[in-house]
Amino acid sequence: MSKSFLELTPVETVACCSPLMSTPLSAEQSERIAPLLKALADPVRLRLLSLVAAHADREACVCDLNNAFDLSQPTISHHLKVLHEAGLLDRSKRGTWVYYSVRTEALADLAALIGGGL
Amino acid sequence: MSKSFLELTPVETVACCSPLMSTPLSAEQSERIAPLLKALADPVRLRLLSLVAAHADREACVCDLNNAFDLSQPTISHHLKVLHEAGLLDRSKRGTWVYYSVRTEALADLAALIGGGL
DNA sequence: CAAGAACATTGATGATTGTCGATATATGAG
DNA sequence: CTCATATATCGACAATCATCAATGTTCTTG
Repeated sequence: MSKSFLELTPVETVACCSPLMSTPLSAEQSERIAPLLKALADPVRLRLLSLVAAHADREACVCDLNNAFDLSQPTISHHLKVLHEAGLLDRSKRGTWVYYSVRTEALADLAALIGGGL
Repeated sequence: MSKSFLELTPVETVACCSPLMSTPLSAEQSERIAPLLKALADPVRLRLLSLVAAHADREACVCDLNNAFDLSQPTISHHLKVLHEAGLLDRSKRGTWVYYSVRTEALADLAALIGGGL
């Protein structure tokens, strides 16, 4: 049984939408998809994502990511949280360390939404 | 002769970047690409874009777009300006009317950036 | 248990943003 | 020239956001 529309996460909404260029989005669809793009629409988060993606197994420890920026540790932690809550990064704790990994299907769906139907 | 990096528009930057998942973005690349995503990362603008894309010839008159939203005319005008300045919409004036059209290559490049390298 | 390391949470602050009403500009009609 | 219509700009305000310092939490190690 499929979930009702109101229960869909942004990522699920993206996955089920036809591409931007085929059919106009409903107001509700737009409201659900925008947060996903918003999560990506920050220079720090964009680079965080690409840094994680570039690591082996597309997963990286926070300790590595902190050093790549001239920003405080809480700030990086905040941005990672945003990416995680948007469904773009997965989180797994191993000992004292926390590893974030890229949810590739989410990115693929987003790309299909934007670029599909051209 | 190619432009120096500093002169590139966000759209040009996107067009020349390898996908997110292949090579980590530099801080400068991220700073240039983020505004493009930011332009897209609003429910109203996302739907505006899809409405324009859904019209014949992928172009629409502002007068049509205004009615699709429960927002004031200046607000729609503002959002269209943001999309235009980001390079996602083209603008052409015909008589009293203004038509916006989708810059498909910009969207294609953006999709390639996000979804490429999977 | 104590100390330190890795990461998250909280609270505050300045900057950015979405929205509106009022107003300006430009075009076409009479 | 005058009036109406289509769109843009301006100025203001409330809400959201990125950032930081301080603090909390959870491990691991001695």
